[in-house]
Amino acid sequence: MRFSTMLLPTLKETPADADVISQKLMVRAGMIRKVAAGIYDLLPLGVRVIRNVEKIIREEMNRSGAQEILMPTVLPAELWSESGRWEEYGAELLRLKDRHGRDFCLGPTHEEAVTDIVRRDVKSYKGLPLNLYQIQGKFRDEIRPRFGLMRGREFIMKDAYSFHATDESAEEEYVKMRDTYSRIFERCGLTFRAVEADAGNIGGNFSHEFMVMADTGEDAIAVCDTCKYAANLERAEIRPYEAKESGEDASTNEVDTVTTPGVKCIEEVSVFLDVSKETLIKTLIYNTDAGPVAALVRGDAELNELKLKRVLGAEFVELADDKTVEEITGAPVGFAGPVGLKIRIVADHAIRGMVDSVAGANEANTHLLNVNQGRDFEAEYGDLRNGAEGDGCPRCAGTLSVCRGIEVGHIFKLGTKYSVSMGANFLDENGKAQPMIMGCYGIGVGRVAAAAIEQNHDEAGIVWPAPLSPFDVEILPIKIADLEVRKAAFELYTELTEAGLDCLIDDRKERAGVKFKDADLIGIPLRVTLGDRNLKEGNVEFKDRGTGEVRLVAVADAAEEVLKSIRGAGQ
RNA sequence: CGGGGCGUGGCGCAGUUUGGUAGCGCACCUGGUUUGGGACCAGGGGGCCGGAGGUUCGAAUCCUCUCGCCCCGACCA
Repeated sequence: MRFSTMLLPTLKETPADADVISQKLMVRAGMIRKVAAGIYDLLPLGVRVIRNVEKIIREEMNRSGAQEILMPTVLPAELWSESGRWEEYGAELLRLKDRHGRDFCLGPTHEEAVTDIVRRDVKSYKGLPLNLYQIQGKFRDEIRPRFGLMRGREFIMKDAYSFHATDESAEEEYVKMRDTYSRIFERCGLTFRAVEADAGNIGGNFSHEFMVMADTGEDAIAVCDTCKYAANLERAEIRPYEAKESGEDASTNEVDTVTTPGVKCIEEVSVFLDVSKETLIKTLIYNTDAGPVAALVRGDAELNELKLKRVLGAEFVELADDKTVEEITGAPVGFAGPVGLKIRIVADHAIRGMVDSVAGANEANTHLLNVNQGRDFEAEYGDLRNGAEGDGCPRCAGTLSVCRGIEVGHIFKLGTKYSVSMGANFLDENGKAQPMIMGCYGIGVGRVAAAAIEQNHDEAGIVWPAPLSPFDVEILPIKIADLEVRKAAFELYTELTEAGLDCLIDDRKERAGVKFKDADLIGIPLRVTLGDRNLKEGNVEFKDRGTGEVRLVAVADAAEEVLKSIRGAGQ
């Protein structure tokens, strides 16, 4: 491809509305252009990268026996009503009507659509297992699209769905997909980690998220330093606090009240009473579908609402408003404490180990000292708090550390939710009708590209992992007007192209500096520079975009050297 | 949806407080000088100032209403 004829509009300046590196660089490198919030054009360079990701996904999915299909983006409401999601899905589902007033939606995911395919054409256990996938545009009317391709409303996703006669078969497929995903992300040249995710109502160890490690990632991940445990922080289990022997550390101090005028939050209390946050009990009043609840965590910890839900077995929890807090505790917000509360109290494991702690007195401007669980209040215990650096691993004696990641893939066992509601049954060996057991496996294609940039860039621009790079090599003739230079450059270009490489040749009539800057920005791993000086000596210059390493190669050997370095890179 | 901010040539911004009919840098076009890390000079094209309504002799600027976009919180690949 010739740079001069390609739609490759690079920008010197960063667009004002971009807020993550990958988005800035994609816009600057002329890969994408924003059309509306969360909606992007993919320009030629961007498409090349996306196609590379798709190619790897296809190859690995096919290798694992999955079959590619393509379902519609516009789906009829009836399908969604069958599964109940027409009502459940909410505003994220973009609904529309056709000219006859019939209801449709833009598919945000395709469980209903595939289930419909399979229930019509698969009637016997002999047709199972089956894994169908597609790579297709999806639309989710996100509340707040941001970060370019990382969280768009329209995005390209590879979604696969598997159907099974037995649990064992579904679980086998799950494991197979986990391996397939690992191969895919490895081939993309990404540093990633499969982490445990919430398995929801299915239960068991059958939901993993694939996280690309990057400081700018939206998700926090807890990783054990000794075993293989890794989980999304918001769902990470924490090793429960070791229960104290009864009598050990028992307090002999009586509960005491102290006046704390206007001192409300943990920070203020800690300063006012000159005690560490670890000796404070944080009491949060929640409204839940099972009535009001007091949730206790240590002063230095954060309550995790997902965990609270799980411990309570609740569907819905919401921090109570000021009025409710006052009604329940009899004091303004900021002075709640567990002593004397008449509502259900749940506490984080850490509370159990606290002695002579400080808590609100349920009375304005007052706190209690020397509060002890068991003696002064009773609570149910569970894992309630957000994990943090240094917490104990739930699986071994190791310690958890926290890092950030970008979720690029998610796999989980679906069970029979859709097969039951939509009647996707098969006949087993005994001629008995059974609902199929399903699994579901997604990869955000654009997100993979964005994650690759987040992970591989420098001050000057993108540094593509070779497998994703829009071109294999960039040929950069410095003085295109110089006949010798031009001739040598195009000869190399032709030779490499004929050898099957994707080459970009910067044949623009620009000065060297401009071309160099653009080359760095675009990030093709190998650059071959041809200048009149080196050429006089019979040389061209190879530059590695990642390491910055430069070496001279004889013109005559250039093509062969390029092929060697690219094919030798293990691609 | 709640809170904060912004809409002015393709991109980045100034001008708005104190109304007088639009400017800078980059990009683009022409010519010339340059030519190994975003050159310089000269000339040029391009904007009904997000939209609608209002106030006024006169509105980018003041008022009202709208639409869009961005940032901070609850969802997801």
